[in-house]
Amino acid sequence: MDSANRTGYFVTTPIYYVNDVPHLGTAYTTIAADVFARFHRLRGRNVRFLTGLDEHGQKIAEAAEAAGLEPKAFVDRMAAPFREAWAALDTNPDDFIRTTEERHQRVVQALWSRIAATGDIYKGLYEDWYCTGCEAYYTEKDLVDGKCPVHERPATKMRTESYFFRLSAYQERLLRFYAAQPDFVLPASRMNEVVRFVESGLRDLSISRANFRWGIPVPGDDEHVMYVWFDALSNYVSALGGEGAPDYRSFWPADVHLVGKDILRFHAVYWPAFLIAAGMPLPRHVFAHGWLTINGQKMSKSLRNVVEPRRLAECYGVDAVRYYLMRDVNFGLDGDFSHAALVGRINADLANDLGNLLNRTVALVEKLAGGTVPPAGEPGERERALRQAAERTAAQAADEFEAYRPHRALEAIWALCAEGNRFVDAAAPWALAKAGRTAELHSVLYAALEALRWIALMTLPVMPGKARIALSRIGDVLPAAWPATWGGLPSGVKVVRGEPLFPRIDADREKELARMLGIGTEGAAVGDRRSTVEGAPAADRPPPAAAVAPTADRPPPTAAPNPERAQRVEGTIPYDHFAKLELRIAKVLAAEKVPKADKLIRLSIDAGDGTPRTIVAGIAARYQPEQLVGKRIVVLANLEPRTLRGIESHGMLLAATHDGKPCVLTVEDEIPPGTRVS
RNA sequence: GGCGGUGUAGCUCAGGUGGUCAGAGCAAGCGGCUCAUAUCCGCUGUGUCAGGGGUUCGAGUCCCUUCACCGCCA
Repeated sequence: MDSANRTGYFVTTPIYYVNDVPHLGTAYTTIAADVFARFHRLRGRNVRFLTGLDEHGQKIAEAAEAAGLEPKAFVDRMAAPFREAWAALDTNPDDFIRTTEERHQRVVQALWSRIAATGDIYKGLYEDWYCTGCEAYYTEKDLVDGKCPVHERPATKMRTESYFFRLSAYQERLLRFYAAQPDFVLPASRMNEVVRFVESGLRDLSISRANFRWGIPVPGDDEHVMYVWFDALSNYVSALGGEGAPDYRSFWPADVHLVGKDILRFHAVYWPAFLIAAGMPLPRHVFAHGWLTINGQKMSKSLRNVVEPRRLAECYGVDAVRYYLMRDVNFGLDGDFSHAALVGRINADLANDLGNLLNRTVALVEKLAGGTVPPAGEPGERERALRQAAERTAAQAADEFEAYRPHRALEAIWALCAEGNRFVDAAAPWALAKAGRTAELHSVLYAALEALRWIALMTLPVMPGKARIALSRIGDVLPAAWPATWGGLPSGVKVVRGEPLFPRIDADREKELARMLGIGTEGAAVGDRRSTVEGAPAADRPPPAAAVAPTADRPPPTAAPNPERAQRVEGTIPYDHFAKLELRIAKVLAAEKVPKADKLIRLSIDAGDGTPRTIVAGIAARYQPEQLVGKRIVVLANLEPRTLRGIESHGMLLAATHDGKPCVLTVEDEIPPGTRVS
């Protein structure tokens, strides 16, 4: 880390796909970025922490239309939950960029023009596969043995115009860059993956589309809008005002782009190539963190195991949740979220170790030293040892934060908590008081308070709220800075006992919280009734990897795998839970029985996507396939895909089951496919 | 299929270049203290270090191999 070269520190999250909602995965990235931002601020650096939203693409235009809104009005509405969620998690970005903002578009167009001027953007032909039956395009990846997945007829290769970035010309330059900056991608294992990928050869990259309008126009060609990655990645520069702007000079190149491992390639290959083409400096690091599972399972709406970050914070306290995510997960590896582990961390680390140390120390000061911070006096052997431990810890924790190992930083800080507890035990201030050894008593209590001050300051990046409260209890004064000088705590200031900083969570409370969150302690929320919705039973597969193939849909450059979460609240649900269900009218184009399955019918439907989608529904008990063709049905369009009998189902239709036979909901009038149901 | 990774105490995991490396935290048991949120401190582990083979005076630590799981391969 060459932090000495510059005071600026620039950390980013990906811009999240606005058509999604904030979930535990994106919350994790955002919290981590906030932690690093706060850490470097404490270290005295000029920090810029950027997050934002990706608001372009065909999918959003369609969703807006389905919602009966102009795209801009639609994304404005969808953006609010993100801002609210990040605020609720106590994350404090310095900037929040949206790709629909003028400042972004201006810079991106300039960047495009600049690369185009070098000749590394050219207009070419983009090959798609067309199925006459579907009247739709597929990418090569969508095809099954070269045939349309719906009609199983051969698709024909069609060529459409697209602008390309000459990525193929950058292989050597990228490899040289990786060699010169081997810690560009962190963790190191990911760097190896990237190098091998680039070594295997690079193809030019299609970076525009002409089949939809909701995007940034290509300079000099109004027929085309920029395709996702050129638009989205550029946010890191556009938010600084573009090349030459004051913020750009202060903060570019970025110190770290935090990303989920699913979008590593775009940040570690495409983005550096764009920047090389534009003659701009390259980021210092791209850090790919892992994914979170829930109780060992992939996040899945169907499994009803998803967790809404805001509710989590409401139930457990935002600082506890932040601490847990940063402490329990090895940053860079996959991690698991579980209630039991969260409660374990809260009770063992936060309540018993830290909370109790604060509480007992302040109680001792009140009882034995008149309730004010005593004079430091002449430190004894024990106090000197505690001081050394604190100084060691501060150095080590700083190194760990610098190296993006927050879990190790916290581990080190908690070792100091244990040291503090041992110190109080060994020094036994109550015995000193009884013996009338006041000077020693004061020296001991002062050292204990000072250690607490250091601990609180070091945990400030992770638990800004509670750490600040802890500081105020022992009379420390802001502004805060990473601890450097032992003895900084002013004497004579009144201490405050207050309520326990982190109350223990006992068994009853744990059950109550689980109920509030709608998460069964023994998986009770899994696999319960779903009689009115047919088609996609409990799933355990992840959502489709973001952006694996440049299809007509805009892949979300989000950090984490999963989309939504469902809420099981007793009795009622708030409106916005309902609003997340994307129910649409769809027209059945084709239907056939799934071989070797009694109940399943495979449907090709027009759900207003522009291309047909395939869904599989368990409705053969009542229907023959041919009865269904032409019917207008209601589908849940934003359900994550699920493979049934080898067929990927993209959504589910609504049906009411009576006498064990599902009856499909249909619409009588000629409502256009894709119309939103609300 | 190609390349890479992981598999260590009940649980979660540490263990550069081979020789106190058989560990930490949690959980459990026992003891102590009593300032404290039934908290804190101390003590307690007969673990085939996934299985097999090999190199070596000596291997979780290197090599080969088998099994399981995972990642990347536009």
